[in-house]
Amino acid sequence: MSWWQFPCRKTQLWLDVTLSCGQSFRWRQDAGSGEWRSCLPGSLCVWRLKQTVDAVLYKLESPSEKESILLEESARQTLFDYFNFDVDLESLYTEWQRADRNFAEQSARLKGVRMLRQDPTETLFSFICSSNNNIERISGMVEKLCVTYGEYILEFDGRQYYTFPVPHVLAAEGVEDKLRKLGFGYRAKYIHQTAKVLASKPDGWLDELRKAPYREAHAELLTLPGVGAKVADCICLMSLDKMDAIPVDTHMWQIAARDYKLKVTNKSLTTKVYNEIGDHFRKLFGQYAGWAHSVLFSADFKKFQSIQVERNKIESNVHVEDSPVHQEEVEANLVTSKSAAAKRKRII
DNA sequence: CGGTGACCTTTCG
DNA sequence: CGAAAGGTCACC
Repeated sequence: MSWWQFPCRKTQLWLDVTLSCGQSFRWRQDAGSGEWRSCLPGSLCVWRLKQTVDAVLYKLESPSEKESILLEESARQTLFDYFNFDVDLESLYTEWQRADRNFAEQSARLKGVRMLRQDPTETLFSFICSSNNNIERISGMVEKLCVTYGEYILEFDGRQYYTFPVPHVLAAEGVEDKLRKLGFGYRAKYIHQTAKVLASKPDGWLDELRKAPYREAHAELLTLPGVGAKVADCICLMSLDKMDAIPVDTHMWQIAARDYKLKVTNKSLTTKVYNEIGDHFRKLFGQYAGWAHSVLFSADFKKFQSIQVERNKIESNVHVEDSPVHQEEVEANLVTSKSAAAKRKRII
């Protein structure tokens, strides 16, 4: 079977960035082909994605011939939902660039950062794992959750794929101890306890929060063990359609201070400052402020420095090492910033 | 409310 | 060997 495809510019969706910027922790890129592979909720198969200059190509792998009857149109709809393709990202970028000079600078080198519309349960447990943690380890933990408690789907290209576990399974006796042994640390308890809370709620309780107003959904999420303001905002933004939810983590905290000169506390991120930072970006970017936040967050990320440089080289045909003129200016701006920011400024 | 320290584990400087 | 990694919670 050949690949299906739909037309898509990288300014609407840049797969490499969107699937690896810390929204979802389950996509893996094949080193050889460059294609992305994962499972999506609701379909017991492996999704394969890759991108050309003007299209996204997709293909499904199913356990048996019989079950591979997920038709092209159905698959297409699943992808359109997952990638929020009803939202015109190019228009939003234009809007945000006009509203904010800093965004204009950052986004010029990092287009196509699109918010995914993920499964709420998967997003909830994934981001409980995210506290005080790094993306690589989070990805490993999410993988362990699936392998240990998910449903086996199939093996493809030497890798075994599993569904994300349902809360009922994670609520079972002994899960906390097991997860601790698997290296989840203190998050083991949060996962187990939150699973028990979910299991006690009416079916579909979490998914229903998609219909609730942002503040209400956020408040409900805060009742779950291991879910604070930041994790709740991640769940709101990435799975509950709250496009103006702004997760304020250490990165956004630094960005707010460094690039937006917000008066933030030095030591700890208090509730007051947390809300002020979010409100600042909401006022600046409007209805889809959470999406804009994701661009700034990704642009600040070290792992995307090289990808940006490559892109810059190709598009402007200019070398990046030749700007000693700006060096002093860069140093002067470095009062609070780190080397990552210095590198970033150097290629402007 | 604001501030503080503990919490698991791994990696990085 | 301490700090940081997409924080949260309990307690003062």
